[in-house]
Amino acid sequence: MITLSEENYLKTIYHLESREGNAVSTNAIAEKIETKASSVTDMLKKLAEKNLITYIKYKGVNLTKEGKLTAVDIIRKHRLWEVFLVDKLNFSWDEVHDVAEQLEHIKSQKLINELDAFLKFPSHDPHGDPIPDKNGQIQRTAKIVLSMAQIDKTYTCVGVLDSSSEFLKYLDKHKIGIGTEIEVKDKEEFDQSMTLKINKKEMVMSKSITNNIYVKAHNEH
Amino acid sequence: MITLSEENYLKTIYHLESREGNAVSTNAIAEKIETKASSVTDMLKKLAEKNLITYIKYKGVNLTKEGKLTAVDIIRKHRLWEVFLVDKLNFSWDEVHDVAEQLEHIKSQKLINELDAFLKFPSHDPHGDPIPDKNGQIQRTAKIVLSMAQIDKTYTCVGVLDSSSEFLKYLDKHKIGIGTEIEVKDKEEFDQSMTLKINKKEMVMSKSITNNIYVKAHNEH
DNA sequence: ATATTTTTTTAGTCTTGTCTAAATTTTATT
DNA sequence: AATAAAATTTAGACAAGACTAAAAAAATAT
Repeated sequence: MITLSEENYLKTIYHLESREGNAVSTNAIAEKIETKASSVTDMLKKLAEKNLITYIKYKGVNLTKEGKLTAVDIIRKHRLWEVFLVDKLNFSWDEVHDVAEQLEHIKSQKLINELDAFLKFPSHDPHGDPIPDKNGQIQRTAKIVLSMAQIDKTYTCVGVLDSSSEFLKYLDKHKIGIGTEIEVKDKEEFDQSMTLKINKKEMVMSKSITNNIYVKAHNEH
Repeated sequence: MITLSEENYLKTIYHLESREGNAVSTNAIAEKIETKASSVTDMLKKLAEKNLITYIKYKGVNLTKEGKLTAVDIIRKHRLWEVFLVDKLNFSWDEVHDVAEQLEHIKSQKLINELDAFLKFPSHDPHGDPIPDKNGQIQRTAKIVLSMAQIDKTYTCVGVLDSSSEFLKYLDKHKIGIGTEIEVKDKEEFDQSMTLKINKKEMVMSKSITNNIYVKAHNEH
């Protein structure tokens, strides 16, 4: 049996590992989980004992195959619950995290697979992150700058390049944030400005703006 | 902050209190929660400290107003989740309990109120038990024997009077259990036998059978 | 009314997950 | 290469929630 704390550690290690590439440090984990390094060390010993991570003293950790599977399963649950909250219960994308953080620990295979079906097997959560499938496969979609997007495809905003307050104010004014869907309607050859459908309204953006917004393509299912 | 264990104790005390009427004994709680009496005593001290119960050594416990509200809120969550699992995720009424037991501890007012709305404010869970409203009000519907039921109303089976294995076998054969919906189509004046619609099929039951099945009327909302 | 049984509480221990303070190893600096 | 700084681990302690064994109170039986 795997405890709630253990699940949180595995999830955190997974995220750090995929960001950093190499072994994850004790301090990095401590910071994410908001705990002390000594507590992390204790937990790492436990996880290593259970063969969920490979842990070399002073050298950091990596997930084993089993640990990775467990972590991905938690992430799958988290993201499916986020879709449920936004699509069915009128949560906005910035309200879902804390609740999904609790729901992701509910143990029931049937529950999560039925939820998946009920939501029509969504490929991405409200923030644009991909949802692992039943077997832990993740459909990785590289993020691109909006200016590179193709006409008639739909994207999800996943971040910004320019984070000056002027730019953020612009985004705010047009109600664009992480998770906002952007449909590319047209692209002007002359100045590369784009006609986009955002929040059910059409608008035009110049290249200086589309160059500063990261998006992920929607994967058709 | 109220812990998961504390919530389970409150819920258990609530159920025992409403069944027994008077103060709830340490042993009764221990049996329900499947723990030792000494562990219960420890917890009772904690709950009394938090003003959730009134506890007199050797004399048993009762919930305070605050404790009752907390317990009812947990029961509300439990029953709403049960409805969700059965109505939306294809769970059968006997599969829901363990999962609902986990889901009832998720903390988010918005979550549970939105879920309530999403499910169209159900008045009863799949077992026929009433769902407390947002303010903790419970619509108590007295159970009656099926033989007393009215024509053209729908009921939910909530229990049996005769629990001999012959009788249970009869119920099993016709797929009748706790939670099964029973619609009264007709009642014969002569022998009091009833024509019922159960599991989408019509059938006739003699008074010796309808006299031994407890049902609750469905409340119109 | 007293003795016996049952129920409940107390005392002390254990596990999980956390902490602080001190010790050790690694990394960075001169 | 030696030393200072940073990162990590160890040692010892604590709170929550559980347990066992023993003591105390209440209920029951004689």
